[in-house]
Amino acid sequence: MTELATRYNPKEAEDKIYDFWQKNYLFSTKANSKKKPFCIVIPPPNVTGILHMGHALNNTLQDIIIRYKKMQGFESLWMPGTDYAGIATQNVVERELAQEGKTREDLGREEFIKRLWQWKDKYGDTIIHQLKKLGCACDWSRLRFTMDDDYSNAVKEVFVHLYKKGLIYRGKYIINWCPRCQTALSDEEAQHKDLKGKLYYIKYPFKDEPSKFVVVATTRPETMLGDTAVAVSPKDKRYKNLIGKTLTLPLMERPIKIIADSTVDPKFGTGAVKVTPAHDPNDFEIGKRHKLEFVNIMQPDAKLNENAGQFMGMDRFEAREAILEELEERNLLEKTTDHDHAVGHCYRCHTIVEPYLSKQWFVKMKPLAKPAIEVVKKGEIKFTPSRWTKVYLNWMDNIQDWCISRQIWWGHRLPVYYCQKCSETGSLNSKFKSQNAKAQDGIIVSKTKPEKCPYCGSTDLVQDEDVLDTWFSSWLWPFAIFGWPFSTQINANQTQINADKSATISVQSAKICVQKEDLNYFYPTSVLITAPEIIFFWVARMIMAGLEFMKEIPFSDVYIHGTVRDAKGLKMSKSLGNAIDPLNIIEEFGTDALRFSLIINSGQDLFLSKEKFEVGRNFANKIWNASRFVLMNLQPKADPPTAEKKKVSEFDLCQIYQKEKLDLPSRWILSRLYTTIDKINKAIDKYSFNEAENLVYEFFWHEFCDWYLEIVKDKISDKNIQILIYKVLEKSIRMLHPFMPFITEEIWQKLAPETGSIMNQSLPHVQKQMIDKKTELQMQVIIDLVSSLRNIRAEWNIPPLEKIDVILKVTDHQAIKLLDENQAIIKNLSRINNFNIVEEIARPKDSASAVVGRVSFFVPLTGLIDIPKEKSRIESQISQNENILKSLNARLKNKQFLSRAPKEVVASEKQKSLEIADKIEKLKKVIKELK
RNA sequence: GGGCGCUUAGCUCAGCUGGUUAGAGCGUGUGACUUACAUUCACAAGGUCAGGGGUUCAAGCCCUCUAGCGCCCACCA
Repeated sequence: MTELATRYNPKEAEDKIYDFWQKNYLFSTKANSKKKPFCIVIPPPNVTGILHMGHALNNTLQDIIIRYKKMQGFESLWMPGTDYAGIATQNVVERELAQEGKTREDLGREEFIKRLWQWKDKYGDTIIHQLKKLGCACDWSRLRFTMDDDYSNAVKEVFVHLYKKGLIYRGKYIINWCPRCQTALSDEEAQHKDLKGKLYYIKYPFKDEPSKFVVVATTRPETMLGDTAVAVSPKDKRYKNLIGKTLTLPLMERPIKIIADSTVDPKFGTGAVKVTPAHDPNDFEIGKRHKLEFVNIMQPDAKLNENAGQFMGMDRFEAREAILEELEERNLLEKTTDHDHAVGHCYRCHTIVEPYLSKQWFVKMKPLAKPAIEVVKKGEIKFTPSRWTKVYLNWMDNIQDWCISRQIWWGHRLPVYYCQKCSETGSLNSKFKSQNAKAQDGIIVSKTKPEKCPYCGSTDLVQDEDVLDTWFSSWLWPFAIFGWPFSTQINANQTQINADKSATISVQSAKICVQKEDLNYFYPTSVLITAPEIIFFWVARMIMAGLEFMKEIPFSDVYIHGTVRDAKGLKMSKSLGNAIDPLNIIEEFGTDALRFSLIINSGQDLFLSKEKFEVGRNFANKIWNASRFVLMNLQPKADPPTAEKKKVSEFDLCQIYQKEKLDLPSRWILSRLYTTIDKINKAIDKYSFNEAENLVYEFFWHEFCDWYLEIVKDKISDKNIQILIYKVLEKSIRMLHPFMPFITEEIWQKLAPETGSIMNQSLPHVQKQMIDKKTELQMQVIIDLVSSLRNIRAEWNIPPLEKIDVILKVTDHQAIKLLDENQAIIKNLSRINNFNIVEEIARPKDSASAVVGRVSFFVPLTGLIDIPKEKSRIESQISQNENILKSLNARLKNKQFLSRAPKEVVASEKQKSLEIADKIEKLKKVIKELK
């Protein structure tokens, strides 16, 4: 067994192990009536994605649960996939084109889409390879893409369904427009950031009396070119008499009226607001109420259009400066003040978004939100940590309609067709119109292109140019991945099938059967694990879609993990340049080290620096070396195994525990092992992963390695000891597997190669009969005594190799027995020569003393003891203990405490008080004898 | 403007229904080739749990106020 290197080398092991898992189909799952299902759907990374720390955290958490549940006997499916990520991917490919000096318009829609697919085929699974590096136990045979044919079918189905239900409509509204991406965005896709801006006070002269004017305050002076009114509060006395008067809009010289609207806040600015109905959502509403003109002054690229007069052709910010200059020149700019305000930015390219009036498609959200609120309120879906429940409910209660159309090319095209003839003539089947209030002239919503217009019979039909918001496909993820709605295309074509087709169709039908079975078996899924910023984009919408289309929640648990930040607390991101690349950490420290370190730092937001990954690396190395030690000692060289001799792995631990008289440390390590396993299970079940890792770390390193292995070193040839170290190691490795999959598999192959992969093993089962608190207390006495002896060595500079004597003074018979039985262990661990237990003795001259529990002990150190130092050492212990005793006794004298505190608490306080008093007495005796 | 989180050792954080003497890792100091592991081992130092007030027999934990830091949401131009 000495072929094991002294250090664990993750680089050699990891890829080999991952291949081994894949070749043995260890990630594959199927609907299995004999097992209970457990399912997680991956938050599909963008095809443009490159593994960052956020992914590493998110996917490690999922992998831990997936592996844990598999080892618990569940049919544990982790459903993988990627997202086509409309805007993000289109941007990447457009940048690539720009390098060639081309635009997407140069290519044309069809060529451009072709180019995108090529890009996707080439780079789209980068992230998948990286997830494999991370060890993810996804069932890769089920890999999905949100633009697969089946998936597209689901998207169309959903659009048509919602349209028919009256929940999708088209309309002209103010939406968030990204001038760089040149598309509409949803409210969620416009991220608000506080910017230091200015508030400009501009004079609007009266038409009849140009020397007088009303001053309006605005942060966006360029929009004034589109003003069609000035609004004041009807309650504002300052302006009461001016309502209805006409002003001249400066620069445009357009007459505009002063109107009264209750939404105006008299306390802000001057109390008079310029109204730009085409460029501000608030003003849009005012404009509708007062039937104002909607003047659009911008092109889609945010350059001013022909409605902007002399400023036409200027960029919006350029125009702002020019307008301010012009106003200043004309003495119409009263003043400028500093003003912080939130400005929306495109979540894909960070350009400032423009509120823009345009015709878009929307989903009416309130009816969908209602049941989704209910299921969370009823606890059918639980958030962990629970505080996210409030965040979710608050957003859902105030949900706004969802703008779903995007003016880009990469995505699911709207299944909407316009009849050119109907929209021309406006003629429409009146019967249909009355049936569907949302029906608009010439609009046909259909999964496939209709041959002719159902209203007028025209064949002049064109499909809507827009594509859908990426999240309009993502929200179907938990069921669309299983093939829902199981396309009925086959039936439609049934009449014309020939022999060839029937063969393909039977294959297809078989596929559909399996998919249906899978959906039935795995849906609703078990838990969704994601980041907080995704709650609105995705989690909330999946809940709504699940309830609407499956009539069932998509998952019962949502675990929200923290955000990964750098050591200074800034969010890690490529653009900030503060990111630690997980692949570099894997390269340098190993995947298990990355995973372990990430999780032990999780719980809240993670503040990471490179050094933090050393914990995991060191722990992996510890596991490696402990295993190495156990393996090296399993078969003593002098006693080679023979055919009839059982291997250690074949013994039954329960039997040994019952039949053989195991020594205290062995009973102790078993009790600790099962106590720890029990606690780890409970921690994982409540998603306290950092706690679980702390438990396994503490047990394995400090209890198993530091104490148990050290204790058994000198009796390693004992068969029972060999069985025990093997069994404890083997169980620890199984318990560790979900957290550190690679190293545990590597070790497993050396511990029990005949059993196959560790992935097929069960978790260690908690043996309650071996958990024994009394044993743990007894062992604690031994541990404390050894620690105390080591302390004396350190205090008096006794070289570690030098053997010392110890005299233990103890009257309690059980304690005498305990110390006597375990004296070999104590002697060995503390390098003791003579070990004497006596019932009565005065402090020997020139000795160091200490008290542990009820035991006083002395270490004779001729010529080394400095009496004043020893005295002050013991006195400080006395005073420490006296402080404790004081507060204990104060409590015990308090009648309120005695009468109101629970009996057990009072009893244990009394017990403690006695013990401390006894200890003080013993220490005082030592002091007395020191003189 | 609303909502949420954080403040515990030099640093990063545990401390889950209130019950002894508040823990860990890193860092620091001292000592050690004692070795399965120096990515190691042993020992030690280091904290009036952000501050005030309250509830309780008992508060790091519950309530309340204050301060600092951070995050999210919101159409005050």
